[in-house]
Amino acid sequence: MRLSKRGEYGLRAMISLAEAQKNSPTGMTQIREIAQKEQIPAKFLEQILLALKNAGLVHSKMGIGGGYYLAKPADEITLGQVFRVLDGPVAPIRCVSQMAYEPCGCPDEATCGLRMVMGDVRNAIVGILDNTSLANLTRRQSEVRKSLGLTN
Amino acid sequence: MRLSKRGEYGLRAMISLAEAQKNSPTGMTQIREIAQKEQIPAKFLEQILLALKNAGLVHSKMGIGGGYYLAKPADEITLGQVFRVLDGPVAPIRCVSQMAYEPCGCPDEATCGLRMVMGDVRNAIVGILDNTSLANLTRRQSEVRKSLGLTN
DNA sequence: ATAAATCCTATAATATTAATATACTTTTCA
DNA sequence: TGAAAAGTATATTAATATTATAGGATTTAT
Repeated sequence: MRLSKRGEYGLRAMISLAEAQKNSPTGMTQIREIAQKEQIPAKFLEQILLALKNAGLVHSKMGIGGGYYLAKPADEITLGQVFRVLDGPVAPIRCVSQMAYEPCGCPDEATCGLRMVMGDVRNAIVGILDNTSLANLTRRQSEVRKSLGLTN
Repeated sequence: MRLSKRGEYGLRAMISLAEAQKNSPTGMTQIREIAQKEQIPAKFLEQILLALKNAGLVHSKMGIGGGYYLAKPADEITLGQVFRVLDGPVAPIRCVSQMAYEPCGCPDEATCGLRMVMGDVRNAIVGILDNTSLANLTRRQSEVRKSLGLTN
């Protein structure tokens, strides 16, 4: 049940872009900045952002003064969307995946206990990831910072 | 967020042993039987059951007439226990793991949004896996079979 | 004693992950 | 107009994890 580095880096980068969006109109940020701030290998992050761009979650601008920015307001991008682009289906086992269903080997899916529980697990995860937007998350971060008396 | 084959096979085998426990006092079953019934490579299953045995979840008897059986009643073994033996920590990221905590690279864990959500995900998964016993599962299977009018 | 079963370790084959490398294209601004 | 800044795109490598197979050692009932 693990989030890959690819997924982790991508989510951190998206959160970072969401924070940037609060401060400037588009929130355009360069790979290098994010890589440095989040301690991510720049070349690896490059691939990740490219994938997110091809999935339509971020836009980019080339050349001097360019960079990446969210394709939509932060409250319209969910963690589930980002996760799926980078780490694939959320379901712990294919036979309960909505996105990428495949039969498993069990004699009868309808009566398979393992499938029932894994379906519950899938629903629980999806319920969180698809109902948490980047905006929800940055707000939550701010609240905790505030409650801890931090200034930034 | 994936269940490995190892984990899948192990869980299926444990469910199978739980069913067997309903029919005979110990429910002793041979690797070969389970492998055949569940379509699992026998030699792979052997390793898996050995791991479960070393973790104290099943007992075994060597020699003719031997086999495996649950170390405890099916309602005292949770899916979470089995999962952790075979697939390791449940947490999607180490920094929210109770079993195997490790710091991630973020500047401040207390205010890290990613960590907060992944903590929620972890709790949701743990809530299911640690509160579902093998007995819960076999009962649920039976109920569905009954409601479908199946005899076995 | 022997056949049937688990025990135990090694290793092969494959797949995935993480990262790096290289070359190219587009844009901007001096 | 051309050099530098930035993203685009793909290939390659290195490390690790997964899945599975092989083969002998040990135990036990008959």
